[in-house]
Amino acid sequence: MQVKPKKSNGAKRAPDADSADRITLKELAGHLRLSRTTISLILNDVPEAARFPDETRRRVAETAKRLGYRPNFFARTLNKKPTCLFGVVAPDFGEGYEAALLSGFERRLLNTGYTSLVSTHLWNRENLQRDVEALRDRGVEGLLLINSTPSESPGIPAVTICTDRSPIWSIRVSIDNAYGIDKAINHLFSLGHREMAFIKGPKGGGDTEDRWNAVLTTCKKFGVRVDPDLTVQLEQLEPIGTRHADEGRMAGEVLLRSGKRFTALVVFNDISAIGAMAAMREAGRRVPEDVSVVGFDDIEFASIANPALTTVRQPLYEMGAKAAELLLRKRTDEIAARDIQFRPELIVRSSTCPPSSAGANRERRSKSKSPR
Amino acid sequence: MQVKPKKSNGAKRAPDADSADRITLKELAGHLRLSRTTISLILNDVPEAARFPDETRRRVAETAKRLGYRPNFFARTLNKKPTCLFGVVAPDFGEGYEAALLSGFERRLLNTGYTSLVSTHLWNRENLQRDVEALRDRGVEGLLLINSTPSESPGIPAVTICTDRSPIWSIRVSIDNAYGIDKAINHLFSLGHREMAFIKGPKGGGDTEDRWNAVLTTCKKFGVRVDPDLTVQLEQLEPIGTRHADEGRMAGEVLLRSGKRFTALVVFNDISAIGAMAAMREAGRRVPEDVSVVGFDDIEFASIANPALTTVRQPLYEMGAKAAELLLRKRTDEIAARDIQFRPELIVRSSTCPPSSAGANRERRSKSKSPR
DNA sequence: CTGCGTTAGTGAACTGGTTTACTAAAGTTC
DNA sequence: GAACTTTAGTAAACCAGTTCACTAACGCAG
Repeated sequence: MQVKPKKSNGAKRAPDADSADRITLKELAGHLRLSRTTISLILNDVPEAARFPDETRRRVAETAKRLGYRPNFFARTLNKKPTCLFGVVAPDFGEGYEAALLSGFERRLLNTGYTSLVSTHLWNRENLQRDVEALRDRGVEGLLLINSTPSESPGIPAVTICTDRSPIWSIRVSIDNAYGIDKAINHLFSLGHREMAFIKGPKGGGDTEDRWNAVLTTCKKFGVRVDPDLTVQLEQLEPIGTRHADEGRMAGEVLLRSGKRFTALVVFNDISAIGAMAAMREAGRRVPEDVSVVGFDDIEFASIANPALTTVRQPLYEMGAKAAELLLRKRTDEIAARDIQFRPELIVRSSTCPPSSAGANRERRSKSKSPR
Repeated sequence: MQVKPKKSNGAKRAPDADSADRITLKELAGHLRLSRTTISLILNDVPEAARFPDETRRRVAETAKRLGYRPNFFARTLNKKPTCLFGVVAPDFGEGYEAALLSGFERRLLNTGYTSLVSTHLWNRENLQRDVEALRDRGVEGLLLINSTPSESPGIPAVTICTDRSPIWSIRVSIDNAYGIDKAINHLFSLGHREMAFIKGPKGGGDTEDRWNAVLTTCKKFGVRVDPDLTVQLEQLEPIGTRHADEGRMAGEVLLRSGKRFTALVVFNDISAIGAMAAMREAGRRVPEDVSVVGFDDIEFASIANPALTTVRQPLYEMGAKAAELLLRKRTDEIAARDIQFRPELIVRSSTCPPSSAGANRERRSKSKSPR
C-alpha cells in the first residue's frame, strides 16, 4: 500500500528546501520545460547547438545565469572532460626556492582557468609515490615535480625542475649548473682566491650531483685544489626540511673545525650560504675580508643579507612560469624539447673580495657596487 | 550456473587493449564473476559486508590488488563521498610566511589521506572570489584562507589566518598581536628608547589594523610618542607580492629622509624589518648601535640575518598545523571556539640594544647613497 | 498527395561507481 | 515437512552530467 516514494524528484523536493546545494541540470530543465540534452548542448556551446533558434539559446543562457546554475564538476569529469587541474609535488616549502617556483607557476596559470593541487612529501619516497598517485586519481592533467622524481612514469605530462637527470617521460626545466659554477669560481679565482672550501648539496637533492660535478670540472680547469677536508655535504636536520639555514651554519662550523685555511667558500645554495656566513661571523671570521662566500639561487634574501650575498642567479619565478607554460601547451601541441635550460647569471654583491693576505681589501669594500 | 555472456564482460573486451586506462569495477567484476555490488561493499569495508564469507572477501581484496584496481575518484565523489581535499587560498607565496603556514598545514595532513588544493589570487578581489568558487566546485571540504577574506560565506568550513576580523562563518587562527607588540615595545622602552619610528603593514593586509592599533595602545601606555613623520606604511611593489624586502627597504629610506631622529624602529614584519635594516646600513646607520630594529613573525631568516633580528615570534608552522587540525575535526565535531589565539613570544637577538646618544647623532649618509 | 529536407527538439544509453531493496538456496526448528 | 532464519549474493535505481540516435512537425517541390 505504501507508495514507493520516488523520493528525489527535483521538482517535488521543495525546490528551495535544499537551496544550499546548487541547482542541477534536471531542475533547470524543469524550469525551462526543456530536456537536459538541449540545455547541455546549448550551455556547452557545441557546434550542434546551432540548430536551436537564437531565442531558445538566449532563454537558456539567461535562466541558467539567473538561477546560478553551475554544472557539477564530478559528473562532468566522469565523461572524460578536462579537470583544469595541474599537480605540484615538492618535498616541502622551504625558505623561498619552492615558493618562488610556485609563485611563477601560479601566476602563469592565473586567468587560464587552471588551478593547482599541491602536495608535499617531506623527503619520503613512499609519500612521494602516494602523492603522485593521489594527484592522478584526482584527475590532474599534468604534474610539476620539484626536486621529486618518482621511480616510474606518472603516465601524464610532467615537468621536472631541480633533478639530476631528466626521466624520459618528462620535460625538464633546468639551469645550466656548469655555466653558473664556472662563473662563480672564475669570479673567486680572478679575485685571487686559491684556497677554497665547498659546501655540497644534500645527498639525493635535485641539483646536487650536477652542480658538484661542475665544481670538480671547473676547479680542475682553474687548477684549484678540491680538498676533501674542505668539502662538507649538507645534512637534513629534524624536523626535516624546516631548518635549511641551520644546515648551512652547521656545515660552516664543520669547515672551521677542520682547522684548514681557506679564503673562499662556495656553497650549494643561498640559504645555506647565509647560514654559513653566520657561522663564519660567530667564529670571528669576517665576510668577505677573511672569507669570501658565494651562493647559488639568488633567493630574495640574498640581496638583503649582510653582507649582501654574491650568488648565481636562477630565474626561479620565470622557471615556474615556464613549467606552467609547458604543461598548458602539452595538452595540445607536441613539444619537441626534452630539456629547457635557463642560463644563470652571476650577481656580484658584497660577500666576495680579494683574499686578505695582502691586507689591502678594506677600501675595495667601501666602494663596492652593491647592486640589487 | 548460467554463464551469460554479457557483451561488455571485462574478459572479452581485450583486457590489455586499453591497459593505459585503469581497470574499472565492472571489469573487475568480470574477472571475479561477482557483481559490482558485492565488490563495492567488500572493498569499502562497510558493515554490511560482514555477510560475505571470509574466503570471498579475501579473494576480492587479493584480486583487486593484483589487478591494481583503484576506484574512479569522480564516480565515487558523485555519490556524495568525501573528496579528501582542502583548499588553501593565499594572495601569493612570499618570503616564508605563507610557506611556513603551508608547511605546517601539509605536515599535519600527511597520512590523513587529505591533500590540498592551493590557489593564489595575487591581491585581486575578483580572483579571490573566483578561486573560492573554483575550489568549492572541485569539492574541497574545507578552506584555509590566508590573508584572504571573501565577501561572503564560502558555504563550507573555513579557517582564516591573518585577518583583521573573524567572519562569523569561519574559525580564526590568530596571534595575540596586542601581547606581542606590548612585549616588543616594552623591550625597547626598557632599553631606554623613547624616540621610535614605525613601519606599518600594507593597506588591506591581514594583521595590519590589529597590530597597528596595538602599537597605538601600547605607546600610549608607555608614554611613547607616535610621530606621523616617523610612521610609514608599506606599499606593494610590482610585480605584486614578490619584493617584500624591498618594500621594507623603501619604507626605511622614507623614514631616513624625514630627517627626524629615532633610535628604534618597530616594523610590521620580519621581511620588511630586514629590508629596513639594509636601508639603515646603506645610509650609514649601524644596527643596533644607532637604530634598534624589532620585527614580527620570526621567519627563518630572522635568526641568520646580520645582525640577527630581535622579533616577535609567531608559531607559523604550528598555526598551519592547527588550521589543518581544525578542518579535520570540523568534519565530525562541532567546534565551539570561533577564535584560536596563539601567544607570540619575544625573541631577543642582536638588532636591539640601548640607544647611544652619541651614535644617533652620527652624521648620516657618510657613505654611498646605495645606487639602485 | 507523396516524398524529402529542415527545424527543434527528445529518449535513452553512457561515464563508474554506491546503495537500497530484494531473492535463491541452504540450514534450523518444531 | 512446513515455517522460519540465515547466508551469500544480485538487480536496479541513483549521483549529475554528456552524447548518440532518433523523431514530430512543418514547409515545399513535384
